[in-house]
Amino acid sequence: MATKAPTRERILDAATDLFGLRGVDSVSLDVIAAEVGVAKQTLLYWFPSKDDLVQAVLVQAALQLTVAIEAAIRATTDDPLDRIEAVVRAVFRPAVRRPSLLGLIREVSRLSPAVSERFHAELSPLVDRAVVYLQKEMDRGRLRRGDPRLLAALCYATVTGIATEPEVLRSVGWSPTTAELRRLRTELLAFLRAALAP
Amino acid sequence: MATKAPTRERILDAATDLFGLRGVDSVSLDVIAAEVGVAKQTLLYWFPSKDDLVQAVLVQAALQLTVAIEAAIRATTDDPLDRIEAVVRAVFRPAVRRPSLLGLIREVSRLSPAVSERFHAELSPLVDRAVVYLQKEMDRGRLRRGDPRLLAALCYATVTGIATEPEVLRSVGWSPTTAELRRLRTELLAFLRAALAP
DNA sequence: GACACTGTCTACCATATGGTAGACAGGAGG
DNA sequence: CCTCCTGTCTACCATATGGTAGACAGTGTC
Repeated sequence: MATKAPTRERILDAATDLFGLRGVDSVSLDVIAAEVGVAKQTLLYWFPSKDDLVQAVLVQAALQLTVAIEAAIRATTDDPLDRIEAVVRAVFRPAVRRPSLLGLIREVSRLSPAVSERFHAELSPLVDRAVVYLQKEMDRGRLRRGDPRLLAALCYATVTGIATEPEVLRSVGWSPTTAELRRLRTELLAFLRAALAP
Repeated sequence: MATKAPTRERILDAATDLFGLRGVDSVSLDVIAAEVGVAKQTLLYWFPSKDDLVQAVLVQAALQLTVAIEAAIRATTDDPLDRIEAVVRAVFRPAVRRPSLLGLIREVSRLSPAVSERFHAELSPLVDRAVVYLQKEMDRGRLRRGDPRLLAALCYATVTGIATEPEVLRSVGWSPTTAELRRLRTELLAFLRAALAP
């Protein structure tokens, strides 16, 4: 018998997609339960409240991103532009396959301080390392000079913005075909390279 | 119709801020009414349904942005990088004063097709002009070559992303003081210039 | 003075939502 | 066989929400 994923994980998966796509407040527990094919009380058995579920979803998403990024970093050469490209590629694929992942992060700013605090704690080591890295490469003259914190934020804003706003792309006549996706990735990488090159 | 009544505009203003900041679904008519200091029924008198209110808010926001951008364009020199800088400055100020404005646009992707269609219709002339302009300047060698549609989308993503995600900036230790704001704007402009220069 | 119109309000209502209480099936262990 | 534990379910409940019905005051018009 095809062993179904454990209930808890199926709930987390469905919740990730729904929260990321439609927003936390727009998705009811009933909808998630229906999606998973389970009663609402089963959700509340695994996650005592909606807030708990949201928090778990965020932590898992942060973890997935962290893992993907770390792997990409380890797999590339020393050159900072190549390395940044590798990270973007690593994030771009899951982000496009599952727009919910990055969309979820955008939700953080609207959640309770407790939840967003937890999320920050999860991601801050990654961010700190990135900032230190950018600073070092600027000092070595391999990146355009600037405030490394803000440069990191700008890169993030560009990638997340483009990956989570299908409406904007639709506005400029873009459609999510495979060819167009490749095109978009190419343009995104060229954009970032130009923005960061010394 | 009845555009004189301050009530209607006060409702639109409050709704813009609340929708943009917390998201359309997270803001109830009761909350908006309380913010305006009026009964919920008064809202429903001016806007027959929540959807109507949302639509009116979006149209107004699109109009405000359009006006600000057109003015900025008319006021600058011929050089494309200067012109883009002028547009960004024009958008940056209101966006930072009222994060709701751009935040609202991010909401569009989650709304009913009817509403988002209307919004696109409102903005598409502006977008089309921008794309044509970018193409022309690329042909003249004054901008880095690339797909003008995607380049426009990327610029938009960068600006909107950075203006609407205080959480991300907080992650890198940024705080919304006046000095930091100026710093951010400076970095944003340098980033875009580098990304777009030929 | 009677009438109609405008803008606001109070009083409700149907539904959806997050959450509680507790029953029930199926193992594990004694 | 009995008991405990785990995971799932059915049955509810209190509250919040979008929306309806209609009263009421103010103002201009005949």
